[in-house]
Amino acid sequence: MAKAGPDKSTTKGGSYHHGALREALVDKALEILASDGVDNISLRSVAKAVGVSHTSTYRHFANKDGLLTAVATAGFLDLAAEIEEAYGTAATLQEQRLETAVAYCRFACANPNLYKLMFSSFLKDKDGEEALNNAMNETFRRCEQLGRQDAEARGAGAEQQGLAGVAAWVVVHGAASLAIEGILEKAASGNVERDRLIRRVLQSLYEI
Amino acid sequence: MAKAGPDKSTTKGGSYHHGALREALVDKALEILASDGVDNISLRSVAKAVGVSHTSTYRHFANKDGLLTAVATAGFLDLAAEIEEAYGTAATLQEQRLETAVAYCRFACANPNLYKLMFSSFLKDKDGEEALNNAMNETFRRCEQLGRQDAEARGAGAEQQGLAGVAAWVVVHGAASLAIEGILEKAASGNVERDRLIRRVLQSLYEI
DNA sequence: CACACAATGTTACCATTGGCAACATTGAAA
DNA sequence: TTTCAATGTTGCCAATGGTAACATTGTGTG
Repeated sequence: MAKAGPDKSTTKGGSYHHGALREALVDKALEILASDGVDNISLRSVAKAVGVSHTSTYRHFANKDGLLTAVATAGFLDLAAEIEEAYGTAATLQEQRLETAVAYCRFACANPNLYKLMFSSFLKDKDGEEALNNAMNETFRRCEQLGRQDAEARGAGAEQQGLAGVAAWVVVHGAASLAIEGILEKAASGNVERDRLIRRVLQSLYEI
Repeated sequence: MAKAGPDKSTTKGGSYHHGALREALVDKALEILASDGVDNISLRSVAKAVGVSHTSTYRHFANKDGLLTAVATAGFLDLAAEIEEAYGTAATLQEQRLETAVAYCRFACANPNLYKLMFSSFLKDKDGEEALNNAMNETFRRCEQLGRQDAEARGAGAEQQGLAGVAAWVVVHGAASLAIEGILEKAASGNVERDRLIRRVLQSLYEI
């Protein structure tokens, strides 16, 4: 994820300057987040895993929240990409709505700790972090648009379309959150795989 | 909230034994959580506010998570009570569905930090904490039931009813989460008060 | 009533963590 | 070549969660 820089850490054995430390920190933080959970992420653990002193992080992030915000931003960009891919492979509006929502939930289930971090970072620096806001908008724009279009196709007015756009957020976030917690399985009767279960719940919401 | 014990702290000036420390700690934690946010809750700050050494908390909770779990449990019980009240004052099934959902969102908006803590405690000791599980079930039972009943009224089969029950969770949690973050307002056109906005979004979800 | 004891609370004490300040190293511009 | 801004390091500090040993108190039992 987000591997773009030259990664000079491999060019020379003990080079004092890392070269792409910021990205390396974000990547390692993503790893640690996925494996050890959000409670076990510390500036020191991330820095140590990268092989750098923990205070070097302050050359790239204002504080720990800054690092976590960058991690969340990377997550939103990844999620947005997966949504767009699902959108691209669907044909009809109904399919697009369902498949983007499924992709959203699939991402959340595949990266539960990251997803929770992403959503918990929502309001922290709400108006302060430009990159985070952009990534968020990028992520939800498609969901909202599909919700609006669906309302429009049903002949709803402008206000109803706006509400339907928000409702699309509501559905995907709610479904993803419950899916992560394993509540869908708990509520299901038989042994249904999660992916299929998510589809059914979403369909039940979209078709009624 | 949860004020039931004798509160012996007022009976004698400097009594060594508090008498109802556990409840006092939970209550103070609720206060601090509401005013200072979840990041500013520490065992020490809570204990200090109660006027007790921070290690005394370990006589009543296994660790910090134990205290937070108790706080979350208290939150779920409060929420369940408000849902039941809303349920009691509604007449038709549709009204019950809407009003319980509105009550749910109103609680989340009135106690945003608590609500986030409640939901973040979901999976921590999922199978370990009996009280938390009971409070959770108490909270969501009504929502799920109303979702099922609505599906039944529409002539859906047993499986569809189960999915509709889960879908009810999805909707209320999603709506509450976005309402807390102020996303509903952001997506709305005019200057609509939040309570009214939540109603409309929920109606748009329930009626389509 | 005396006394043992379990329950509850307190005082050291420790490792970890986020963060600051001062210093070290390096690449690049002048 | 020299200078300097960028980047990374060590030393340090306060706050925090947690453990261990000790202090206090209510309570049941002889």
